[in-house]
Amino acid sequence: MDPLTRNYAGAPLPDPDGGMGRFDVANRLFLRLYQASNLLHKTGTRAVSAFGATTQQWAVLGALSRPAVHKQGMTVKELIAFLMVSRQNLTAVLDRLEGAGLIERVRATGDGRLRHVRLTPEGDRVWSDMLVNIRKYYEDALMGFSTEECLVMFRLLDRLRDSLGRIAGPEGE
Amino acid sequence: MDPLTRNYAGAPLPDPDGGMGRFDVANRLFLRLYQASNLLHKTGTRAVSAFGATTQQWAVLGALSRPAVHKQGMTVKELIAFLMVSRQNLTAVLDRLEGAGLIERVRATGDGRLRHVRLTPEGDRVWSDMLVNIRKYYEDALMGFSTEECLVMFRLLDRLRDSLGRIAGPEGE
DNA sequence: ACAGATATGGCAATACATTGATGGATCCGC
DNA sequence: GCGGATCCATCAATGTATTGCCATATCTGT
Repeated sequence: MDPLTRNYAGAPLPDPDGGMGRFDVANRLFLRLYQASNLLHKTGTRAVSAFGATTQQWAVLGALSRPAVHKQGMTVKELIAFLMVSRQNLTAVLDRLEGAGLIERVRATGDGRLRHVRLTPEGDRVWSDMLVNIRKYYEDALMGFSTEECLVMFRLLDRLRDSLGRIAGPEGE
Repeated sequence: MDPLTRNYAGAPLPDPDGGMGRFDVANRLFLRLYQASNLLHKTGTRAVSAFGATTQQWAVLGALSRPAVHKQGMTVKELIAFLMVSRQNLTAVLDRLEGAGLIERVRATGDGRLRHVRLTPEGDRVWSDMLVNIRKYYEDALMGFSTEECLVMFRLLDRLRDSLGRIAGPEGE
């Protein structure tokens, strides 16, 4: 263990046996989350940079490519709930994707307020190509992890996301 | 399981038994990482907003507050390696912290190129106050998690960070 | 002394991400 | 129909984050 990472908070260890206290564990956990997140965006954006895309745009395209929503598309509200970003931010990302011709915003027939966001044929094509890079990226990033370990990590992050979402407020608020 | 999250990639499941393939696990894992990271910044910044701080500034102050480096401070290079952010970005964060009077940049005596970044007395005081909010934040965020589970999550994220760091390149590159 | 490496800072461009406030279009209950 | 709620967009401000390039000061090896 790197001595620089010991006793991060400067607080005395509450455990006299030398083990890490809950605060220290939390501290390191959130630091790792911060680091991993930054690296995810950095390396992920590189992986799809050949398409002029970013990890966020990749997330949007991935959400829209799912067979359950591919035909109808998703409303902006649904995308916000799925990706958990602010409306103002998502609008900007959608503008860029629309400008690149990868998605289109279609007025819903039933409810005039809703806009269904969906992939264009061009978006379908680009997403298929991107998928090759993405699969390769997942392979590289998760090399050394068993599928079972990935599943454990997913479940833990899923719960953490729920917990943080509870703090953030039930809705976009 | 939300039907919207099934078959995220639109690829046929390689496992005929109905289990998730490795790609689908990876896909959900990275989506959760993305969501959790966004929520971390949103809720974390709220937690320390009373001090006009953000999660990134909190990370810098936390790094500098560790007893092992508290007196000497850390060089910019060390901070970059510790937080894993770009130099240009860190400079901007340090500028804001310096402007707020929480840190100072001191020329190293031995090597004139190095600048030791360290907390000012004011920075010490503010960090102590922030620590109250941060402890409360960790409690809320990790409610429902045992310390053992936090440790498992930390270890997995630690490995993932290493793996992503390997992709990003050995240094800031 | 001189060349190269290192450490930092500066400038610019682009994209994400939040908050806050405003406005317009549509739907629903009464 | 009318008022309130919902959905979407816009403008603005601030902060984070990347990349790329250039400048400056300092240290090190020859």
